[in-house]
Amino acid sequence: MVVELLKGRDTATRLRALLQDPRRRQDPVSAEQLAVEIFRSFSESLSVLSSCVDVDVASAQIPAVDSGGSSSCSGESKKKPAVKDRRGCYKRRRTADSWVIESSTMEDGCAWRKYGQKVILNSEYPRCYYRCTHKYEGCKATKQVQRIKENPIIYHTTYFNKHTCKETLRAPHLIIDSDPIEPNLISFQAPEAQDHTPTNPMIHPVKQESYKGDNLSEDQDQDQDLSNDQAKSSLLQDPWQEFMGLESSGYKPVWTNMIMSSSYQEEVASAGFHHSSDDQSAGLHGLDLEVDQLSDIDNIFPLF
DNA sequence: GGAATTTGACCCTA
DNA sequence: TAGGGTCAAATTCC
Repeated sequence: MVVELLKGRDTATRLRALLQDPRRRQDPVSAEQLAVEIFRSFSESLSVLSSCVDVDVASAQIPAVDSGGSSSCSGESKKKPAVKDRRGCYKRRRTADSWVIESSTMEDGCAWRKYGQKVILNSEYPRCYYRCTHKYEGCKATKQVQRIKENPIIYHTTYFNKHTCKETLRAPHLIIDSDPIEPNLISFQAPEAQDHTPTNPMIHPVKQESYKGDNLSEDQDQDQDLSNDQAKSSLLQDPWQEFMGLESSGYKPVWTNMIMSSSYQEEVASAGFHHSSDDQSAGLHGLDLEVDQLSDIDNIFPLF
């Protein structure tokens, strides 16, 4: 497994070099070939891993959904006996159709209706509950949004169920920070470039497109105006756009650190990758992602 | 007036 | 039994 991972890292380094240097676009080995090789390495590694250990990936890798800070689960559970441990620890069961995104905006291009808000224990900010506006047409998509105590500009959004409504599914605003490397993320960075710590604050300056403007403060709107320009400029020079065949018009998701799982990956992939262009050298950070479920790996790169 | 949001109450889960 | 998730009436917004 280690060998495969090292191969994958090496290939990722080559891919980054290729993307950073336009002169190398003529290289006989294409970016796509390299990406396929990376994918193969990770698939092989995960295959080895899953055959050797009993991995509860979903529960082991997802950070506390309650992002309001100290969780009563993690903190007090060690001190108190069994039954009381569960109190305050209730979490909706993670199903195959749930995934988590941390973003500087609540927007994701879909139409949601808020149906509830709750104060969450040990969380500074309330959790908001949204469902698809087409619920009564049978769409079961819902999401929960909560601001993070340590970094209130970040919205921790948990999605449940895919949209089944007819409304065109547009890719969400995947604001994935290009800097901090979460300990539970697979990073494509070369080791010498990994000078980050998990405690680095996440900065998410890029947002795109306004939709109906609901749930946004004036400050957020201003941020959005600024970010739209950034997003536009990034789209013009992003090698990922070329690589993934992203259309030059329309929706422009931007990736920073993201945690996602399940079938959502295919939606993301179908919309095309995009990473912040503020620093092209940030390279493949945009590929940082958490493998939430081993079985989902095939969905991450459905194009291959 | 219809759509969206708020919020207290109720239900479910651990 | 407490906390989280959802419902639905009341309220607000457009």
